[in-house]
Amino acid sequence: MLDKRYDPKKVEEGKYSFWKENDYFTAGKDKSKPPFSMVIPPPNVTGKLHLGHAWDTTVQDITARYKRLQGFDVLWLPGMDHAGIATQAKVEEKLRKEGVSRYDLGREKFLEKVWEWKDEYGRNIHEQWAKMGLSLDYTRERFTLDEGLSRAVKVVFKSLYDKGLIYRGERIINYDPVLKTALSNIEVEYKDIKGKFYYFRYPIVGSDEYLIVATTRPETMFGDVAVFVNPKDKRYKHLIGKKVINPANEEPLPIMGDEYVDISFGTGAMKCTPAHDPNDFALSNKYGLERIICMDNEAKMNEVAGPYKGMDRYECREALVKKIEQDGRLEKIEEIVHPVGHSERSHTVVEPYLSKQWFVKMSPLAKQALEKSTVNFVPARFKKTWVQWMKNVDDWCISRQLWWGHRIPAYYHKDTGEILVSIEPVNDPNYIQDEDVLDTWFSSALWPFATLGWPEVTEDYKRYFPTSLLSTGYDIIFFWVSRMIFDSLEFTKESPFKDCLIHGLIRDAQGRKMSKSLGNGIDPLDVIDHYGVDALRYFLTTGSAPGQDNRYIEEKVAASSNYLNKIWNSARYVLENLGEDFKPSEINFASLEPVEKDILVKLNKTIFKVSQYMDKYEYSMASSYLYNFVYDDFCSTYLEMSKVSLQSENKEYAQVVKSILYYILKDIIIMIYPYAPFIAEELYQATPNHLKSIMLESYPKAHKLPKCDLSDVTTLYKMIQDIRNYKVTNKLAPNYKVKLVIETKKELFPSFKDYLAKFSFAKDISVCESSSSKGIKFIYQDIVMFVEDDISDEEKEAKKAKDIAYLESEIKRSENMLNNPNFVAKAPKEKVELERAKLEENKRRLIELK
RNA sequence: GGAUGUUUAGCUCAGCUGGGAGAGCAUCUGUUUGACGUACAGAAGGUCACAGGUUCGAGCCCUGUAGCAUCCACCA
Repeated sequence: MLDKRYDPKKVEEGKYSFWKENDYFTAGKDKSKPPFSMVIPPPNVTGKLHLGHAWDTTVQDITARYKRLQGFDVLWLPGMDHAGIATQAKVEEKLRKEGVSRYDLGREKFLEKVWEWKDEYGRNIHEQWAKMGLSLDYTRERFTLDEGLSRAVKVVFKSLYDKGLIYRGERIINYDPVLKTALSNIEVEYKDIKGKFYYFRYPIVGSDEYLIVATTRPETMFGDVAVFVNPKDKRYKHLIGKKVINPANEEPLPIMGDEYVDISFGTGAMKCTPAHDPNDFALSNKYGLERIICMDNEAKMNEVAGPYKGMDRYECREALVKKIEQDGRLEKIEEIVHPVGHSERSHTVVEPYLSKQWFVKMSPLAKQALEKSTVNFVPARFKKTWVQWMKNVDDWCISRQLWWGHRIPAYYHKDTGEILVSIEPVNDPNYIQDEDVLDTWFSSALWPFATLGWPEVTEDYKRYFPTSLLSTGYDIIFFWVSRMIFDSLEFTKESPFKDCLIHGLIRDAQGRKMSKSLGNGIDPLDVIDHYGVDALRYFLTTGSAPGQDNRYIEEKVAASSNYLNKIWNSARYVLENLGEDFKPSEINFASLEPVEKDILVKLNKTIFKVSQYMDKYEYSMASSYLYNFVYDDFCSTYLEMSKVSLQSENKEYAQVVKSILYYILKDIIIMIYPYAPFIAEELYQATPNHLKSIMLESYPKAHKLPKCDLSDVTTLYKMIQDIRNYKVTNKLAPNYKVKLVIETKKELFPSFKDYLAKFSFAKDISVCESSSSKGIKFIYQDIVMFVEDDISDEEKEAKKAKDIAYLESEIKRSENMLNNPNFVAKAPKEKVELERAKLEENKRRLIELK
């Protein structure tokens, strides 16, 4: 027998290993089933999983578990990402605390340390997956640095290189001086920062005048090669061709004209620093200007900065401004707020920096992706986000000055510098391999096909690729989704997944992003500890609309837990009543009493709706239909009704009711199972006639049921509610014994009176065609009920007046609609008929009431 | 500057193809029924941001306005 209380800890214990040991997560065991495949977005091996992961993976697990019960051969492939920058940074930080740098260790030793880290954190992630109950096929687990993926990366690199889609070039890149590596454009976050706008006087050569030039980054002045003005600018037009003196180093700079300069911004005169600014770099290309780098790879000033050599960029800025001020060339300093690029990883200010890097040429790949992608985004609007980005994408900087990652398979000839790109290691001592590794996303972009064996055409690849669904948050559409799409189209000629389900981000109760600096992060394990994983899963995947963000609100997790407790207890009631040797019998729908028919019709409708939304991945909508059925139709209504029939004299019918309870309970358990697999398995195994695991069950199907008139059941429920309501508003005790007189010409179904008696606490119920009762009158379809009690006449009058007012307003509403010829002519016939029927009914009621 | 979302009960949010506004929590009454007090029975609470339009009919569709949020691009 089940415990009186639902105890998540007890319920969850041992279930995951039970499933795993029985191999229920392993795909491909029955190839007669249609395949359904997903790959997990591989989490970084850097650390713990947060609520965002919990959300994302629960969505996938719900899908996997639902599809299995629907008869699919489900593959959900797990794996992790080496996360180059993030992991290396963490390991370096750890070493720094021990007083060691990666250079002390050397490349090989350092990588050993990182692998140790990977093993440790990989174990953590496995534990968390198990806690979350994810039905992952561990026999197919992959890692972005494993042999197969490494080979795939090299094959892709070489192929793109051979096609001219990968090139090495000198460009302005975003440089992270803390992590000492280049970044791609999307790894830079722009934040509005308070800064200073320095206005300096540049003496004009051969004149006593100044040209005032403003900058936010004075330290880059050592890399200046010109000052630009707009040729249309009347103030400065005459100066083009002359020279000014750079106040930083007294070097003469030509004044040049270009329409790029915004006349209205700053002073209209702009310094040009090609090696430290992408726009200036473009100008230098146009005019063949020199590119002077004035910083080293830690953003310290180099020899170009003369006396400032060795200073940090900000130190230099301060010193230089002071010097220029002393020289009398500081015009003014303006406080401004301007966007400044920060490294997504180290959060330091990114330095635009000229250097030689590897790039993926994006336009041909983007064009192909836009033309050929068949990915169906859910919700559809995210396709626009993707298209927009894809249309404007820059070339992708893929080289990183790190050690942890896929080393670039390019080799340079010692003497000639000739580049050799090779999948196999080059043993010729004349060639030296590139020191850099590839951007992490370069390998994750291959995830859906490389994990299935590509470039080999394996059995798995044939069976499971393209994958059926990819689920992820909208924040990584650019980083990952778009790159999987263009790489997949380039290398497999197919889109990597049929559907791409995009969900929002999890936020704190105030709607803020969860972050370390705010300290508002919630550890999923803490939540699980309090409420159980099923409640967490239910909370995460319900109550929010597709693609919207979701706030973490503890009360909602508690509410989810209460709901599961409700299911638990309804199961307890049903199971207690079934008894020891219960065997479900076939249900003959036609022979059932109306109350039983009614609940089966409602169940059927619920199954239909729930499946319909499950199929669309709308787990929130699906759950709300189930919730309403469980609470209102099943627990609050039918369970209560069943108490009458189970205790009645009619033992034969009581058996039928038991079977019905059994079937409904089973369907509820199976429908809640994808959301809350632990409690579902526990309850399932407590039901009679069960299989070894709920994972072997099939999902309930909606049936075609014969049409039947259940209006008397509806009336019965309304009567009960009206009587209860009436007692409360008249301050009668809930168990106050009323006397009921029912007028009807219909024959009520046999147990009608029994049900009514039980729930109204009536001491007497009489049924007749007409009566002279003075009780309070309630009018239903074809039935009138009088409630007799000791209430004063005034109160009765008040109730009557209220009812009349309501009916009159309803009649007026209907009449307005029906008197509108347009409504009658244009609205659907059923709608008009319905309205007409309501009007007639209400008119009749009004007459009876008066 | 461009794009996307959002504005519904005190709070957090649902609301499917347009057909009498819903949930959870909070509030107020009252508890009795051999599943459940993590509960039950009830109640109260809404000009669906605003202004137009389409329609017989708009929370939902269209146009505009305002607030909030996010993303992209950016000015030295």
